Amino acid sequence: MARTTGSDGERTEAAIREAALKLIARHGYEAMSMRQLGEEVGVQAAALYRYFPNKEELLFTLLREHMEGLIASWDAARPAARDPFGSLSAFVRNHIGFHVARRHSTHVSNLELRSLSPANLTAILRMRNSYEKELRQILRDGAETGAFAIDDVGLTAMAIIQMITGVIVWFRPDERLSVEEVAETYHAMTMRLVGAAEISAGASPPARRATSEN
Amino acid sequence: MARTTGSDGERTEAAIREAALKLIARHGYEAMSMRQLGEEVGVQAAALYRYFPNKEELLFTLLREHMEGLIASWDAARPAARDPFGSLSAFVRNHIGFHVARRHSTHVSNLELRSLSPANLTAILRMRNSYEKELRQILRDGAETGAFAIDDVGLTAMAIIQMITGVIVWFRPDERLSVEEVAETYHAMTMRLVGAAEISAGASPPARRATSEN
DNA sequence: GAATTAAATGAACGGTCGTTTTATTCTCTG
DNA sequence: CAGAGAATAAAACGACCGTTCATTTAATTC
Repeated sequence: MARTTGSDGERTEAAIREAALKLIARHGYEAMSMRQLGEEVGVQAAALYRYFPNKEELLFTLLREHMEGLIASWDAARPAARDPFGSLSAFVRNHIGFHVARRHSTHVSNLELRSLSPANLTAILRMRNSYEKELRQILRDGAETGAFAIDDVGLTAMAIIQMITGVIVWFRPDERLSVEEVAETYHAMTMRLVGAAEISAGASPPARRATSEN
Repeated sequence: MARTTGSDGERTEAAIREAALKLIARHGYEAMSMRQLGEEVGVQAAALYRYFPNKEELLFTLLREHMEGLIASWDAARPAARDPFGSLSAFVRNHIGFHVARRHSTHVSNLELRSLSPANLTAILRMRNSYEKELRQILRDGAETGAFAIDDVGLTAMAIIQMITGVIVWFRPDERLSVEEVAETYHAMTMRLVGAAEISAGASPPARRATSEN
């Protein structure tokens, strides 16, 4: 046999990306073989090389598109006004929403950077840094205007990123909480973490469930 | 040749563990070959099988000992008094100190669980859960006594764990900040995150430092 | 409907993998 | 100082790896 009936390059390429994300997220990049990937797609391993020159370039494409999507998502969600509270609020919600919606590529992005060649790694880290810079700028604005009380902008940014990215480690969409509820709780935690002034216009107040005063 | 002069089983076994942690942390479990590990130790690959029955059992041993060490470390650091503030404080500092001191095994523990067989994975997750349960209990105590203001104990515990474990992703001991300074800042962030009452005995105040550059 | 292009096959390549087997050398015990 | 057993080397095992190649078939074009 050779070309199969109904075969379509675009559809196959999309299927390869999706299957690769799933397999790499589950078993890891090194543990996924090209034969295994081919089987998941429903194609011989050799056919994969019509779409990607080699295995690492496939990984790089997946990582690059994840980062491009993340940056584009933030560009769309970023508020027009330069308000630290509103900006941080939007950042946290967008970050959690994006990553929960793309669990597979998020896992790959978090775990498989070490499998990239130095050149490709640099390219990804550059994108990641430009994204994280957005958060640092928000925090710096908030610290300067007095909206936030922050010890160290760099450390706080890393802490927030780790915290809100960590959602995907345990979150399952079909369980106790919806994405919105989780995002809401994480939003409240973030605001307390940065020492945000309690009352701020346009932001939903943290829903205190346990005992509290203030 | 065969047995080399000065060879010693115990020393070789320790060298294998250390080398394996280093190589797995850097390249990943799947990417590390037994020949590569042997070379790092200064031994033929076949000699490794005197100490570990196979590759996965080696990984499992490393993970198990990491978790045992973490739990033992917390047992030693846990305050006698049932004080939420003091307990949380000790938990954060111990967690960061332990993980920074063992970067390699921490990386392995965070990234390589997926390479374990189901039975071994269950054993590790059981240990991890019992450790995290300690934090949840502290948070629950604090919420009940009014020391903390917490929306959701489970979510807050995960957020804190992710945040303080994330230190090892970026922390380098020879740079700007010492472990103690980092732990201090993370401690302050954690306390704000859980809505700890502002004034509490025995807690050092957060050291305000100028905001860092991008 | 023939020619061309796109898509995929199946076999094969040289290597490397984890692991086993066998043989040898060294250290330790009595 | 002889013997036992621990520690290692060296070679080999079959399986699988990423990748290439010539070929075949399906879809498209003229």
